[in-house]
Amino acid sequence: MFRGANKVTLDSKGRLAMPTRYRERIVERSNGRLIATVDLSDRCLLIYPLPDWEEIELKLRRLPTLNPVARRLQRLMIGHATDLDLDGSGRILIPPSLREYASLTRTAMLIGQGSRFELWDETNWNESREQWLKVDETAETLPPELEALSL
Amino acid sequence: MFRGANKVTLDSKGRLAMPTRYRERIVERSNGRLIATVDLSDRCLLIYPLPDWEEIELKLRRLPTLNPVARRLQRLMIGHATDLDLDGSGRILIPPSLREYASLTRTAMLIGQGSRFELWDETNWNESREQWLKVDETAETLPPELEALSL
DNA sequence: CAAATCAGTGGGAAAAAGTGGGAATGAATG
DNA sequence: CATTCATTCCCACTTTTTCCCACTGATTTG
Repeated sequence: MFRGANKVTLDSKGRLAMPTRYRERIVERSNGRLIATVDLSDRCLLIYPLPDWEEIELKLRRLPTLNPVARRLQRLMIGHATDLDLDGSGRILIPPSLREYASLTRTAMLIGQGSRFELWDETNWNESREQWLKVDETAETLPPELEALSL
Repeated sequence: MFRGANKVTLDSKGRLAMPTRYRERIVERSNGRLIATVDLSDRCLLIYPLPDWEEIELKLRRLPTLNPVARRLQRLMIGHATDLDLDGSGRILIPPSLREYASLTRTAMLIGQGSRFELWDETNWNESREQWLKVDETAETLPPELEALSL
C-alpha cells in the first residue's frame, strides 16, 4: 500500500524521481511498469501499477458502449492512460499532454492513495486541501455507506 | 489493448504515422490490416484491427433488418467501413471521404480505446473533452454497473 | 567529525521515430 | 496507343526520445 504526501520535482524533460521508499514495492508488483491517467473530478493524475490498472480497465471495458456516460468514462480514463516505466535511476517520464492536464510545472505533490498515487501540481494541491478543510462535513448529508463509518 | 492519447499529424497526402508502440501489436493481431469507419454519436473515426471489426460486423448483420435503428447502424457503420493497411513505414492512408466526415485537417488525436482506436480532429477532441469534464457525473443517473464502480 | 554512501538532479550522446519529398508503378482517358 | 493523373513505395533528413553517466547535496556510519 502506498501512503503519504511527497514533494517531488519535474525536471525540464518532464522526468519525476519516484521516492525511493516506493521503488522496491513498484518493481515487486509490476516490474516497474506504471500507468498514469487523468482524474475526472480534479485536475490531477492517477498513477497505478500495471496489474492494478488492468483490473480497472477491464471493469471499464465491460460497460455498454452505447451508454453515453459509460462512453465518456472510457474515453477519458482509457483514452488518457499512458504507460510509464521506471528508468534506470528510478524516474518516470510524464508526457506533455498529461503534464498539461494537471497543470504540472516544476514542483508537484505525489500522494499515496492505497493501490495508486495521485500527482498534483503543488499549488493546486495546497489550495484544494484548504478548501476541503474549510467544508464542515457534518453539515452535509452523508451517503449511507458513510453514515456507519467508524474511524 | 490499446490505450492513451497520441497527437498525430496527417501529411499533405493524408497519411498518418501509427505511433510505434502500437505497430507491433497491430501486425501481430491482423498482419497490419485495419478497418476505419465512422462513429455515430460523434464526428470521429473508429479504427479496428480486421478480426475485431469482423466480429462487430457480424453482430451488426444479425440485428433485425426491419428495425429502423438497426438499419441505420448497419448502413452507416458497415457502409463506411474502409480497409487501411500499414505501409512500409507504419503509416495508414485516410481516404478523403472519411477525413471529411471527421473534419480532419493536419493535427489529429489518436485515442486508444481497448480493441479499437478513435481518431479525432485535435480541436474537436479538446472541446469535447472539456465538455465531458464539466458535466457533474453524480448529477446524472448512473447505470447500475457504474453506481458501484470503484476506481 | 570525517568519510562514504545514497537519493536526487542535470545534461549530453546515441538511437529511434516521425516527416517530407520524389521516383516508380498502375489506372484512366483522349 | 500514348499521355496524364493518381496512388504506392522507398529513401533521406530532421526532430524527438531514450539511455547513460557524472555531479551535488544530504544523510548515515565508523
